[in-house]
Amino acid sequence: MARSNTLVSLQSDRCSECPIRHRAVCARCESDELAQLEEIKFYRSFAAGQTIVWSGDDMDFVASVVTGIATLTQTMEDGRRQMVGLLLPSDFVGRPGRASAPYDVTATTDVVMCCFRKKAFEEMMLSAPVIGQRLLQMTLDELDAAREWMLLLGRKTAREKIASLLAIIARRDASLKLANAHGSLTFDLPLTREAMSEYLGLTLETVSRQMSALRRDGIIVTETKRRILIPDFDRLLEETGDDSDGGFLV
Amino acid sequence: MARSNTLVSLQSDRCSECPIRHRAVCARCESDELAQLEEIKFYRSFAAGQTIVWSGDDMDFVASVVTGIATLTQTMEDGRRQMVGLLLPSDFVGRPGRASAPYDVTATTDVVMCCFRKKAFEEMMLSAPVIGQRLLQMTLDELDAAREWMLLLGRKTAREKIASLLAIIARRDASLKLANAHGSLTFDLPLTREAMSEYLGLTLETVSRQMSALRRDGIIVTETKRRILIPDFDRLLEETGDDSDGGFLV
DNA sequence: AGCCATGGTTGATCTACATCAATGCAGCAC
DNA sequence: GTGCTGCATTGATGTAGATCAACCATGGCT
Repeated sequence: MARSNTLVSLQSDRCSECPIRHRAVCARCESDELAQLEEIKFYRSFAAGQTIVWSGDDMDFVASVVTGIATLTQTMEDGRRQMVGLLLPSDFVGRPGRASAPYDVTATTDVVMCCFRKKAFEEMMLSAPVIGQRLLQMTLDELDAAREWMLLLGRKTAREKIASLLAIIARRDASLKLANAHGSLTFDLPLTREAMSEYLGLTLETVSRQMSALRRDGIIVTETKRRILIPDFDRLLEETGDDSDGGFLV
Repeated sequence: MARSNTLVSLQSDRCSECPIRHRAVCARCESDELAQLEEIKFYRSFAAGQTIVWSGDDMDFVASVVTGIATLTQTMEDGRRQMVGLLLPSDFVGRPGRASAPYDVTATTDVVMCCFRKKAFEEMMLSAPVIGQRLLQMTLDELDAAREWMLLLGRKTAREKIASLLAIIARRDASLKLANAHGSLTFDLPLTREAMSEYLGLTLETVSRQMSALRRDGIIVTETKRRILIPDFDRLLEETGDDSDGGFLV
């Protein structure tokens, strides 16, 4: 969730030494106050394609993604769908103080989540204010990401949208692997063309066409349909429409 | 910021008895712990059109809108602009723990804000956890609003976008006046066509055309260009594309 | 009053993306 | 091997909204 211009600073607020990965909910990473969280956590697994929570359902837990990819999606009555959240490992989902989720939470790949019963988590927040403080920071980061996403949806061209999404995923992926984002890098695209289109507010055909166009122009190389090589990350960034210093991280 | 299905519940988490209007930062409204906030607050006024903070500048205060309308806007290098926040009276702006704003904050009308030096506010958050808790709720509400906005930007038609924006403003306006939102109501549109287009990810021409179309279809009546009468709020809601139970509040 | 500035409307035309439709291609069951 | 089934690509055509451009309305100023 961290907004940052370098991979290093992104990395710095994640914990890679434990399954939960995020310091806000990881007892091994931070103060003793968080040790109590360790005692009430539990893990849940979901198969690819499985819906974790339906829009409107009660969500009686909060959770952190350990492995895999999940999405938050809103659906209109006539079936139009817009993704509004992309959860990668270490991302948090759930809202203390709110009963039901206003959108579907779906596992895009096989997913393992580290969960806490909401009630227990809320009590913990009261007794250990550091958890709430950390959660506020994470929520503010997510709000920044959502606003960057709004710029993408409202004003970017299809090509810019695709380039932006690839840059986001490449960056997140690279940060987990501590790779160097300047220069070439390779990653697995964890989304189908359809999921990409729901992220970007496009149709899947347009996504496919623009992917082909970026391939023709040498911005990306598709080792397989899902495995992408970026020969020159800076060239990709030029296609995003963002000013050079940044872009966002979901 | 509150997400709710009725005007009453929206109203319930605002305070209309004091200039700050929002209980999170209003000493007269809630626990004694907040009384200390009263001592460090100060007011600032901005003229219509004035930029309150430039993107990238240091923002050394947090604030609550008392009267008037302000906007958060992101700008791309080539000048494309997308509004990412609309601040109506009682809305909060600023981020404890973050130095600079990533977007322009602009006064759309004359604005009065109730401000707190960021440093002092942060110290207060540490000593009075209730402030942080309240802020977390507000931020989560804003995140919900941002996600609803993403659906609008990514998937709604121009007509649906306009209807949605009018419904949002009408609802917010009605909630301040305790009016009945079912039936007819009148309000002042606090945005120019251009500002509306920046909110909706459209051009101002398209905004103008769709406003005319809604007028032709009897969904709205324009008493003047800026004063709107909604003869039947439910009919307007049908045009938004949202399912009947809601819509969002910025 | 006349003039100008600002914001708003409307028309003609263009184009990026959506839509409809066919084809490709990998993995898997049999 | 054959024939699925689920993604992905590519082509032909349609259209919502952008763009370019003219004109209108209101209000403030001299």
